[in-house]
Amino acid sequence: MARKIDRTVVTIVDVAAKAGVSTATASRALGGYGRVSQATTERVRAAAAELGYQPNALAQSMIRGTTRTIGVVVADIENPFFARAARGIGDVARAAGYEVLLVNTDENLQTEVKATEVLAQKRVDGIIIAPADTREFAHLSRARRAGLGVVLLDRRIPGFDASVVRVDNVVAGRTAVQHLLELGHRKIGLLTGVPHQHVRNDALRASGSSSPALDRLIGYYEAFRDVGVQLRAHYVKTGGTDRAWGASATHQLLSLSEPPTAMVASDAIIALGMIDAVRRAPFVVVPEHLSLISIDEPDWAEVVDPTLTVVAQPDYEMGAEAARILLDQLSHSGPFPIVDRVLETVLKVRLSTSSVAVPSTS
Amino acid sequence: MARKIDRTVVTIVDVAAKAGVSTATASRALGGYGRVSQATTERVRAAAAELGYQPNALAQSMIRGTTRTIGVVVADIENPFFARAARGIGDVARAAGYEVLLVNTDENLQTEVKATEVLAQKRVDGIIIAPADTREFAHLSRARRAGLGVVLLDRRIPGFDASVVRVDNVVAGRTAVQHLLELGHRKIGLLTGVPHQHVRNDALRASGSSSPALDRLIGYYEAFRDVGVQLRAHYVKTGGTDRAWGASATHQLLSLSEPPTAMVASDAIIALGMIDAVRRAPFVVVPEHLSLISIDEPDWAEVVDPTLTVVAQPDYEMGAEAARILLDQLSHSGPFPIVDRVLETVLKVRLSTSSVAVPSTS
DNA sequence: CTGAAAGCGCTAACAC
DNA sequence: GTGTTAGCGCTTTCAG
Repeated sequence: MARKIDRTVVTIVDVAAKAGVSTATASRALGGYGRVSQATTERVRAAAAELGYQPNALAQSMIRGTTRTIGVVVADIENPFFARAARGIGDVARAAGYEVLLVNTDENLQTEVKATEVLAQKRVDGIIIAPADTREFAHLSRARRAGLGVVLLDRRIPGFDASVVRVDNVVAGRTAVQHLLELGHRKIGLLTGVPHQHVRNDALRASGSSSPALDRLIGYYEAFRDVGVQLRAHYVKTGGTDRAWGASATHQLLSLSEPPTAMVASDAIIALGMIDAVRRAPFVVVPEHLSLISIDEPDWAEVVDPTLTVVAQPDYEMGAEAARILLDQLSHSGPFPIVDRVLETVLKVRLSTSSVAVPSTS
Repeated sequence: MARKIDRTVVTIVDVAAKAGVSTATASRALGGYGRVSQATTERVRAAAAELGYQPNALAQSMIRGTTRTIGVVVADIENPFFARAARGIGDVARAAGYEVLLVNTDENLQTEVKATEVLAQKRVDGIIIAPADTREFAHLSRARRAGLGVVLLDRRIPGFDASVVRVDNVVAGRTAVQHLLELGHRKIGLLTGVPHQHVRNDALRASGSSSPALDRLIGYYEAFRDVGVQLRAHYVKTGGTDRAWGASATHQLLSLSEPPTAMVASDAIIALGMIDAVRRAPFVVVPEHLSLISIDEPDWAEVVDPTLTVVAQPDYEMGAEAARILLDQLSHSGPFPIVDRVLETVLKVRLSTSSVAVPSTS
């Protein structure tokens, strides 16, 4: 009964031999297609089970021309937005019998290009990507030319026609600032996680470029314009994307001779840095002295003190929807309509925002 | 100059034809091995570039017998621990030229078994897995028999010899409780995210089973035993793993006629629920009335009020180390020594824990 | 230095 | 019903 363990991989040839049939019949029996007698089918299945046969998906894919795998390219899996979106993608994909190949790019274009290439070489059926730089998309065009489905997550790319799932970040930004303006704030600090190279001081929209952070920034401007108030440039901080940057930018704003009475963080990571800095600032009480609001809702929004007002986006659903669109596209072989799915953001007012204090004449 | 876009995938045959050589030569030129003349090499490379040739990694893998891909199986990518560990794995893997196939299992054994099978079929070279149930490992044995490298993350499996990267969770649990005991606490509520089926009321250790949550629970008991104090069973809550459960368990403890003066959450997710519930409880002030401590350090530990005392584990490094061990193992073809890498946890005392208050005789 | 040919594991015509 | 055979795209002996 004790048999030597053979570390050799068992192939369909072994199964066929053991069942006393040809590989073709074995394949049919295992795959449940074509006509195979009941008896043979059982014999083959038994042999496969006994040998612990695992079909080689690579070989199958070569023939079928599909890997039933989708590639997901995100900037940072530690960012709750991407983690939740990835989860949404994974759930939908797995339910449809697809696997997910996930790559982290650290917001680095080089890595992203490389990752896209590798995914194409691994012959994933399609990719869902939150592109790092919306002006560089040759790699995506190449991927699509190679026959891959491409769905954009969170960020559009002007000039690249692909389906996209996103929120209206202009609206998100405007919503955040409007809320503060309605509370009477005028000195509003804006922390925007847009990398330096993206920033154009004027004619933001005209630049043709676009990114969530940039769009949010545009939204901020619009909200000010709507009420006829001039946004003061020195209250706008751009150029970084991580927690430390959020903290230092916040610190700088608080050190101004006339510090802002409210601040907006353009994403949850920056919000973390912002709160870090505020906590460390002596005498600054939220929301009495300073109102805080974040775009995107981290899971800790309700455990900080005071609870954090946010403009929430449907992270999980965005991923899930992107996956649905991609899978849909893959199931129809021909050309497929491009969709621009814009999901809704929602302002959740909590305790970190309140009316601007009556200036005390201390 | 305008040429019709052919959506046909370009193969090495096309490249060879265009360069006027055989596929063998083309392959050598592209692969940079064997002897090929300078001129030919350049001609082939040019042809490849012009055609936008992307080698089919599936075909390559079939021959080479390696996919340069590792599979990662985690319970929940939204859990910061796994997100950071996955990031560590990804960084190390990518640096070594490997890709990462990530699967989420929702702590569900069925999904995990299925995922392992799929990864094996896709012929990943190895897998890193945080197993959901440490008593079920037939699927892992099968994977290994199929020639895959297997490295366990965070959880050992008694009876399954594989390398593992973990922390000593008994120590982690003991550290947390010791800290509270030293502060004078005796009524300590323990929230432990161990699924019901794992819980054995007595002889925890003797059960042979093991999981981070269970080990932490053992650590709690040991800390009590060390100081000769009896742990009161009704202060121990087990059975759930999510935020809502953490909140309701906390609520129950706080509703006792003699509520605990301190509480330990066995992971960051449960800690979130715990803080939720504490915030909602009227008259409970942290740390004056109630000290809080969490095992594992979420990124929001320093933005909650008061800042959260934790027993931190090196999440990212655990993933990175697991990847290193696996890659090491893969590079040596033969049998490889099993390693049990235990990384250190560290107590970070913040403001959520303090000495037990002198009981007021109100 | 280059080409012809075999074959990785599997499936899908096409026969019988 | 079942077997034979070709071939997916690539690499790699083996000849020349």
